Amino acid sequence: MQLDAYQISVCPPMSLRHVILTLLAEQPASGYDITKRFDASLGYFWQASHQQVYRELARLTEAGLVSFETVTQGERPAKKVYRLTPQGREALLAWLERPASLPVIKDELLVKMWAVAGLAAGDPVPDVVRRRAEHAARLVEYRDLERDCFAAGCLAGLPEADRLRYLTLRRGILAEQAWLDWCDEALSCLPAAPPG
Amino acid sequence: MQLDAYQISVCPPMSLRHVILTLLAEQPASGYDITKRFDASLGYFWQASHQQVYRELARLTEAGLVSFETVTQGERPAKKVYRLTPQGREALLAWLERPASLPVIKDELLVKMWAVAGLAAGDPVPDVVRRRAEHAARLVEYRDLERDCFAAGCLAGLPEADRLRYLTLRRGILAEQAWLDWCDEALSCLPAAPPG
DNA sequence: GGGTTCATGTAATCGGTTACATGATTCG
DNA sequence: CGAATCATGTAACCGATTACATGAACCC
Repeated sequence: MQLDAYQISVCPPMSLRHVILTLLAEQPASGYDITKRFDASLGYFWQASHQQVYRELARLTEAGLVSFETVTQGERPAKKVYRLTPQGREALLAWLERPASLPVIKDELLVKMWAVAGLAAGDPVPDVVRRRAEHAARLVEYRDLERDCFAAGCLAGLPEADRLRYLTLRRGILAEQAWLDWCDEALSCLPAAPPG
Repeated sequence: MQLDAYQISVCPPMSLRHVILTLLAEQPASGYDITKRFDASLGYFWQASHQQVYRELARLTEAGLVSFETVTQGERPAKKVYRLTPQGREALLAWLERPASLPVIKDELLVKMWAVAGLAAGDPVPDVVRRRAEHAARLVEYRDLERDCFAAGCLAGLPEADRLRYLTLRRGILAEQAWLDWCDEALSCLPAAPPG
């Protein structure tokens, strides 16, 4: 399984492994727990399937960055609870030292608008309407979280850790708001339906 | 080469092939030209390496969605100029009918802020400063394009195709502005450097 | 002479998705 | 009785990145 290459690449570019280490730094968890957290909080800026999670946990274990103990829980199926090893913590700290790369943007909707321009056929409006609804729904969700978890506007009083997590939520809010603004701009200058 | 599966999947999820068809709908081009356009205009919302482009062009040719003629140009190396076939145009139109999927977000910077929160070590500020500079540079670039290519504020007078392309640029501007706003918010509430 | 541009690709590897597989428990 | 939740994985495939490879022309 080419452990050497894996260990070396605990540094370089890609980062599902670092995301998992990050989740384990917060608290020990099973593969199932981690997958669920990808569907919830962290899922707003990183996604991974359970298959990816289990595979990565196996590699991290082999590399000595995490360890697990099997916990039997009476009725429920047994689970493996993973936690950071000291080397895992070191690897995570080393990753923090390196500059974060810019997120890759791949947006089908914008490509489609280009395609409609090139073909002089097709109607982008339904897609924009759909996207507007999706972003509006997310914005509501984030604003609810903001209201329920953080007393708005009193950042200064929070511990560092909470301030950092709050900022990730703020990013979600600003991003969704920017999408809504764009959708409205687009809808206001696209006719209801061109010939096609 | 499992052409059947490929042909069927001209419909389903992923879309490098549709992006390339989109570029060819605008005008015929070589693999090299297409790669360059990924580095320029279209690159703001879709990226692909030259290796990906050449491989996809080979598959699209085999599937009959594009065709090429080899053009020798005296001094320079010969090139293959690709163009849409009627089936290619059909495939692109069919793709336009299907709803666009939401872009996947994977942002290392936000993961890092979560990691700093969990470890109580490390400093996110340098990364935020770096990101702010990158987004500011892009915003300048986009605003220059806006000034040079579109008379600001007179969307109504443009042909449909230009209005659509202008909207993709507007999206870039709104997105970069939102990032700048967030970076400023983050910097204003993070201390210069926590202990770590 | 050395770097950039034009122009094309192959090979190896890694990241991510889809489909398949199992098995118990709890809720409606 | 059927669906959802808890909990773990394997296998096949597709998408994307990195490294390697070639070769001519043009510019400094």
